[in-house]
Amino acid sequence: MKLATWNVNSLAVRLPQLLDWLGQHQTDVVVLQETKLTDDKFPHEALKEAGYHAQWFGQKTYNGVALVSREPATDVARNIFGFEDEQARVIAATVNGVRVVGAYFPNGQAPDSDKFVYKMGWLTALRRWLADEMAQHPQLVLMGDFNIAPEDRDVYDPVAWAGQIHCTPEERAHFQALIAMGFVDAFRLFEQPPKSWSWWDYRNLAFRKNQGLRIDHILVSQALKPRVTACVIDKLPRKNERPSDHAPVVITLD
DNA sequence: ATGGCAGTGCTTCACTGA
Repeated sequence: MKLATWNVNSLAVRLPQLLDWLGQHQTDVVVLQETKLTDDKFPHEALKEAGYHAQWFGQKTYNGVALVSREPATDVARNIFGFEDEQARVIAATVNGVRVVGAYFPNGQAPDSDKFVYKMGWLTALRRWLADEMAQHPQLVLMGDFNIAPEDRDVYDPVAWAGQIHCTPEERAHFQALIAMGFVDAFRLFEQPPKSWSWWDYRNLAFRKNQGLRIDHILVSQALKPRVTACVIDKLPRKNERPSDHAPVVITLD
């Protein structure tokens, strides 16, 4: 079983690339972030023609998430239970017996901003909710755009980024708190090329110079960990014409 | 220190992203 997460930065623009990518791989589940579509505009027909079911949760202009799967998804949940949120950031469902949580974590903008305060509150609420989800569904995978670079080795220039958004001690503490509750960073279960990133700035020829961050992650529960056989970042879509600034991260389960 | 690139939606520039 293959699952993936991809921040597409507008599904309206990236739909052809998504369909191409789904056609090239045997991906069973893909969670999308930054669809930037209201629910009435979600391209479920095109995905259906490609052989995929979809669940979606969007809004105008910003955010928006979706869960695309070969097999039907059940017990669909939107956003964090018990956390009032105007922003569409989370979609969860059960597929083939695996509880899948797809999330677009808040960016945070700057450590001294209101958006950072929102990010901290969102992260606390997420963890509280995930503890319940994990108790109910031991086979749980949390994947998405975390907007957190967990360690200095996940940053192309850790000195320049020290204390900056995605790299603050507060954000990294939240990531470690997820690890402390039993989640495992699937990417680090395997030997990986140094300077592995999932996002590269559109500016400054960052992709060509491989200047990026690893901020898109796949975390698996303890019960799921023995089933993980691979986890990779697929850089190829970042080489497309008009690419997303993020690359997909893919996990393979037995 | 700044902006650089991209997407959206109307304010055809401002906002957000990371």
